Amino acid sequence: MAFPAFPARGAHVVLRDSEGAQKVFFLGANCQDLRMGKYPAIPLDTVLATPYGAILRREANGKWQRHRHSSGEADTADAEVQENNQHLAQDNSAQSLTPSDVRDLKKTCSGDAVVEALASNSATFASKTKFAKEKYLKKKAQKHVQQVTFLRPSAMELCETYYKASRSKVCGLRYDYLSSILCQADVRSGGRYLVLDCAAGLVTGAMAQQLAGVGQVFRVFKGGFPEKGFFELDLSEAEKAAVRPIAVEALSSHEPFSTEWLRPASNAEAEEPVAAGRAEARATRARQRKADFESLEAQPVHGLLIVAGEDELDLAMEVLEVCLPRLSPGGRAVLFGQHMQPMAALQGQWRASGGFVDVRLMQLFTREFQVLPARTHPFMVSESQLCEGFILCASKVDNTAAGTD
Amino acid sequence: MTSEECAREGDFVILWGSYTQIFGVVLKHGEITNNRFGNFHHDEIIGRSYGSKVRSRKGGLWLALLRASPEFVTHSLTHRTQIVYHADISMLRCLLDARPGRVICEAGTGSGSVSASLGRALRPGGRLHTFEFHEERQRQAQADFEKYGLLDVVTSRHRDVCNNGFGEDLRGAVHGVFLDLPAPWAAVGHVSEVLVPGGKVVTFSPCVEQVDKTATELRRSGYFDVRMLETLAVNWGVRDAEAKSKKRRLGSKEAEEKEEDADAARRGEWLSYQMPMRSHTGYLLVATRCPADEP
RNA sequence: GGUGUGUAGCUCAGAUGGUAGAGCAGCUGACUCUUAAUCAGCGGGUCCAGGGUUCGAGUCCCUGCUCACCCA
Repeated sequence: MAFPAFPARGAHVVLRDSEGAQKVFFLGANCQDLRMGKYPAIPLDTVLATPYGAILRREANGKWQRHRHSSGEADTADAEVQENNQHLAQDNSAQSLTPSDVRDLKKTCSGDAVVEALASNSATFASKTKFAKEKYLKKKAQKHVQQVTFLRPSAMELCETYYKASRSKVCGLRYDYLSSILCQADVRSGGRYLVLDCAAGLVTGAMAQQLAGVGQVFRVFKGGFPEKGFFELDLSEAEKAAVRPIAVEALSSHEPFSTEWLRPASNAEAEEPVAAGRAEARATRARQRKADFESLEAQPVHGLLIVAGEDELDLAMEVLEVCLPRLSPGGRAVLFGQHMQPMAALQGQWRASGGFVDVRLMQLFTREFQVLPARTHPFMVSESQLCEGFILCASKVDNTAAGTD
Repeated sequence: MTSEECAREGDFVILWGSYTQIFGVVLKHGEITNNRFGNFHHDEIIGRSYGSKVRSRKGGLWLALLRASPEFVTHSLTHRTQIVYHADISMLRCLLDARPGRVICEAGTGSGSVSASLGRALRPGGRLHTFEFHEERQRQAQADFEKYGLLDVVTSRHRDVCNNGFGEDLRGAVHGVFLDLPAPWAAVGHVSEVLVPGGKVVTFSPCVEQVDKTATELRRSGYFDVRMLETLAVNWGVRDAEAKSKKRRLGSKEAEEKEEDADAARRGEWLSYQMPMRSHTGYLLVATRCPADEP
């Protein structure tokens, strides 16, 4: 399967800077060069010649050049530390370079050289412990070395990128939750699903990847829907084609074909050729919508996924109401939300109704660790969200007399 | 696995009774599944649609007839080893970017909890090569994969990957590797033989020391973005606030009326409580293979 | 032949995610209706026995005993 080594024209690439910030870039026809934060622009031809996984570093000559990943050899030496920092002065007097010295150095030297200069002009560096030296160099490098790492636009990288940049745009959906939702809903190739995706289109896109063009994802929407994640995953045409939008109004109406979204295009206005072309496009679109809607209504779906943020609670409830009847018995219902109470109420109602089994309300407690010899521990983040959000999932069962024989 | 609406003879299906009572059975005319919910004749299950409640012949208890999703497989399988559960499985599927078309290696197979999930995620077009160094366990796992109907995507082999690698035929042809081994660091060299540049390796270990050692080995062997993660599932139960409390003390009619008023005020309310949880499973370590033009 | 069950001195523990929770009995106290009743409180737990295994995390397995159920 496609596992390109290099980013290509028309594709996306995720860049991560030395401080860990991430940004997604589209290498479209109009794309000239990439601007990452306050770094100087990276020329497009350099980008296209850099494989995924590689590092580009801005060198003293002002050019962006490949830089090898450090082998970590320094970390592998005997981890015993005898010395300590008992006698280090803690009065801000250790560094002899002034801020303007550092600024000047940065103009003419590589980031590495700046870090080296800072270390050698530090009165305390030489007497620091081995671990403290490593940490010092790492921190200075984060600040002064200008480098970007090339990452593939996978569902995980995109989710982390969006989550770091603006959590609310993906309604607080972390990658572990995203993955868990897909697993809980048993999203698989060949399945048919209904989804409300308020998380930048990432859930829909990730579902399309799992379907690989076989099966259907009906994307329920009201008004419009975000497609960022859907596009930035670089899906194939076949993968994209499995996703069909469905207006919620068509699902909630007793006369769906009279709703705005499904109303057949009127062919009254075909005066000029331009308008005629537009009318034709409109008619095609109307036919497609009708076909999609009929395809959905032909048989119930295997899974219903609702990912909604705090502002979309009403929409989530509306979608749930119109979509649950379209979920096949034996199918999975999975909801993600940021508040516990509405989810707990649903959980209680579902359990009491007899129409569901395996009703579970779940959170994921996930944390990342620093992993270094003799220094492995959870990252200390003062404002972390170790288990933000709730997943409610269940299997629908037939509670009628026919279903219970 | 089955995608039709009705269970047919030969299907591997789930009979769901509760969170801890999940039975995976291959339906066969004339057979009976016995458990604490009663005696379930397959003749009466075959032909029923998924999502039905099937009743035992006597006693009136029911089980829900469900499709064998990987999550249910995990909860229904026979433990020959300790197994990996949903939170870690979904996480590692994400870390490995497991999806149709991808080729992934797993060692060891263990009880097949991860294999069943990965296998399903790679279909169609992909393949899971899973290796187990314990001969009897490999044989049983193979039989399970046949039972689950996964043989079109899962190749199971008896092999010690730490000593003998993943095999010549997989050289440079694998997009991701999952290691669930006591000494994952010992397999890193062989992983490098099969993993494409940019491919990911994920290990699962219960101890920090194992992770430390493996991380060091990975960094030394041309891997970057070495990350260590821990994920735990926190489950919540719910109770009707209106339901009568067992601990109530009814001293007088007055007190009773008071309690009833309190009940009325809580009508329609739900109280959440935390369910017992696994406090530790293991640490996941993930790393990415450096580009081809780096050592 | 197959399946399930087994924890307090005794007996149990939820019709679908409530097995460190109880009831009885016992003990202490209050009270009055005193061969005792009622009320309040207290003490009491490590899971049938043995074996084997999982990664350095069991929702693990086997054998025996017990009782219950299903099949013939």
